[in-house]
Amino acid sequence: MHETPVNNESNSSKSLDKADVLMNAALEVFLEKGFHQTRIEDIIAKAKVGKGTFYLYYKNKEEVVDRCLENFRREIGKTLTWVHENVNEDADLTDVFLSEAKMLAETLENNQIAGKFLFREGRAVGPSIDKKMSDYYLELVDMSENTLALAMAAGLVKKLHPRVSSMCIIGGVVQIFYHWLEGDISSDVDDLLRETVRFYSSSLGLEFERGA
Amino acid sequence: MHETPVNNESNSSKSLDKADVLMNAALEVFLEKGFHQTRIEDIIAKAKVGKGTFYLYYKNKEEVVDRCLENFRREIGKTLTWVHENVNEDADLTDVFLSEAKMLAETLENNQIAGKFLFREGRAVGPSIDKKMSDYYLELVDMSENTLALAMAAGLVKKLHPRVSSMCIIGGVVQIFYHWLEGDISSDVDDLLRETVRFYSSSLGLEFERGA
Amino acid sequence: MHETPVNNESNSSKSLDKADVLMNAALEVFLEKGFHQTRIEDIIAKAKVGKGTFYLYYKNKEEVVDRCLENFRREIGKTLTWVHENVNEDADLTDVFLSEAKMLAETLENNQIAGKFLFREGRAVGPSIDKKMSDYYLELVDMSENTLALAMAAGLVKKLHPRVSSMCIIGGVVQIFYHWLEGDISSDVDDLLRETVRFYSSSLGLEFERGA
Amino acid sequence: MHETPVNNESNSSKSLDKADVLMNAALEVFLEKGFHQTRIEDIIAKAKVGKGTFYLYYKNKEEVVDRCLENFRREIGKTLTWVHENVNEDADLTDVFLSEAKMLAETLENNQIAGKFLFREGRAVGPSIDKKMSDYYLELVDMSENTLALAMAAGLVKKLHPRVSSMCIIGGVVQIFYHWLEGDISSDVDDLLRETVRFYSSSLGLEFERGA
DNA sequence: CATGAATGAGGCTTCATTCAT
DNA sequence: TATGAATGAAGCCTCATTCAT
Repeated sequence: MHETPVNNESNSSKSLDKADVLMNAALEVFLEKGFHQTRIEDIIAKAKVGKGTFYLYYKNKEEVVDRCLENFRREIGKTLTWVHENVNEDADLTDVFLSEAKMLAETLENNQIAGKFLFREGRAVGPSIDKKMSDYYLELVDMSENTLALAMAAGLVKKLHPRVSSMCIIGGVVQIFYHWLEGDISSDVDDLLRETVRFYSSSLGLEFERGA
Repeated sequence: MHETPVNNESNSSKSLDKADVLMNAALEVFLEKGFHQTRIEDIIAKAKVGKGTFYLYYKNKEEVVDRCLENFRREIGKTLTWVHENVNEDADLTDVFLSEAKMLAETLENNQIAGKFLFREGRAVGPSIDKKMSDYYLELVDMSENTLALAMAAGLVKKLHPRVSSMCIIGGVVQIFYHWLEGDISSDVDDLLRETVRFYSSSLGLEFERGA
Repeated sequence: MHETPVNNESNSSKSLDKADVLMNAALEVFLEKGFHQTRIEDIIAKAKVGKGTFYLYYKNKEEVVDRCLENFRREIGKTLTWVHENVNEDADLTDVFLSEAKMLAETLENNQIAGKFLFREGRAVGPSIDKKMSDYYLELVDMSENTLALAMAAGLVKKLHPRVSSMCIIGGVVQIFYHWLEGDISSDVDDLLRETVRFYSSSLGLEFERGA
Repeated sequence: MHETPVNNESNSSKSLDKADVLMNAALEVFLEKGFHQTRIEDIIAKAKVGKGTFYLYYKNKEEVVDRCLENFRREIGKTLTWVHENVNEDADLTDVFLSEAKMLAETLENNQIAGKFLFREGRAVGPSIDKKMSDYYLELVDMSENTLALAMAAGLVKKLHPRVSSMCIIGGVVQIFYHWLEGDISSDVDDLLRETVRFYSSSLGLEFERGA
């Protein structure tokens, strides 16, 4: 469809930084056994490095999650930015939602492990991560609320309570994405996204069917 | 509004079972410090019993959560049952949703601590609780899906994908309730519920405004 | 053959003292799980009494063993005394040994559980029981030594080192009895005893075959 | 007398394996306080290592005994093998017994602590060690029985019941050695062994006196 | 006498973290 | 940098013992 946002970060073409190797190993184990059931030893075993090496790159397990959360936010952020910058001013809103959903799904698919882990356990890692997750969630709600408020003011969508609507939408979408990642949803991803967008288009009084 | 469902179980109003005393103490500490950061000693200190006493009633911390989850499901179940049994056959659907929401809010308020804790950390307690939580969530989605499918077939609500719609609704409602419990939402609870119901009524093509 | 020594002790014809009920229950569990692996709770469960009741009769597990050891010594003592008192002055020594062996076997059979337990674990119960067991063992060796020394002096048996001979005999006989109780020996008990006596008769230069 | 069997195993004379250091420390404490009265902390204190270090080498106290028992069997085995390989075909049987006894006494003296501990408490450590001890004992009896049966068939020793004789001999010898290790026997070890062999030579109809 | 709920000292075991190589 | 043997603080859990009924 479009050129996707590029990841220019891990520059040296060859291999991941050892910090990344450790992070990925850690996330895999976190998913398998749960964060609190994971011992440093499990991580270094999966990463195939010595025990001391872990401490060369991270102070403790939480720091790994911290880095992972930052990565995740950055990736999602890049996607959202890209969508906003490339959205056609006079495109149908439903189409915009649909492409946004597709881009997000793609990004999530590329960050599956981090995504699953953060959704599942992020809140329970510890107070500092909990705070960051909460803040991030409310940040997303705020963004959505602002957009909705503008759209309502412009008469582009039905007038509803912008904050409540945002929470309903973000809450629902997050759950949809989560259960999709978890494999709890059998339908094809394109169907899933289309039906999800149709649901919220209906909520907002957009005549989705026109385009179908 | 109506007579609320009665709890005839813990008979004599006076003395909680010591298992309950321990559970409540445990939940309070879980909320304060997080499940995995809580030591048995924290629990027995809050419950004002000796260390061995804890093990007279529970095998470990997880078992407390298990009991708590069962309690929670039972309470929510009682509420949902009551609503279904007391719903007026020809009542406006929007009104039904609103009363259901109010009843649930009341039940949640009565089980605040358990609710907050389960939402926050349930998935991270351990694999067995994780499984139960997942199953419970999907059970709720199933229930909702069945109801929606019937309503759609009867032409009472707009035709959408019933499962996706259910997940959007349950996901959003759960988030709304969670953030309300967490105190992240400033609005008055009645407003909140009304606006939430208005959002989903709109999704389903119900003319909420009539009743407003 | 002869009237056996009578147990006039547990007088009241009806039932065991509760201390005995507890001791027997304890010994059974000791045999099943080992002394140190046995908890007071196992004992009172087998004895079908309340937890506090145990402490009405015994200060701790060791005291049960102590009582058991005293019982055992008394029973063996009664048997040895009876043999000595009823031995025919001019009987063949081999015959004397054989009837002594038979009486002891009978007594051991009547005190199987105590016997097995004491042989197996007596030494490991604790220092005080260990001491008593050791002393008892050496007491038996002394008795045997005295008898042998007399018999050697009287020319009734071959001249050997009386103490070493006693230790060889007591050591071997104890092992024979132990493995018989444990069921490690398949032969008929009469054969076993006869062969055992034949072995030691041979050691002492008694012509066992005459009587066979 | 002869070159003794060499221990080529723990190669460089200097540093015991830390597992051995721990085992020796453990055995010393076991002897002092008894196996079940010994806490891990006693062992690591004697071994002068940190608490965690113990668990680097053993899963628990029982595993130490297991290793010790294997060692012990190996040492005794090496001695028996050496005796069998170096026995002079036409040597007097009594002489063979005497040298065997001396070799065993030497081996036991080199493994005093393990020997005392295993004799005293081996059976009471736990079911798995109990089984191994029992099996080992019966293995020794079997070996002795086979040898005796051959000797009886060849007319080298008096015809007696081979199994019963073996049990008498092994049982007695074990006791003799045990009480010697325990210091319960005052006589000089050479006297002790000579008298013991004289006793069993007499049992088997060997004219020990010839050689004396 | 008999009971069993409650207790807390005691010992086990894990695992994050250090540090000498 | 990288390693992994060694450590000991921390928390779990058991179980002997008490005591109010």
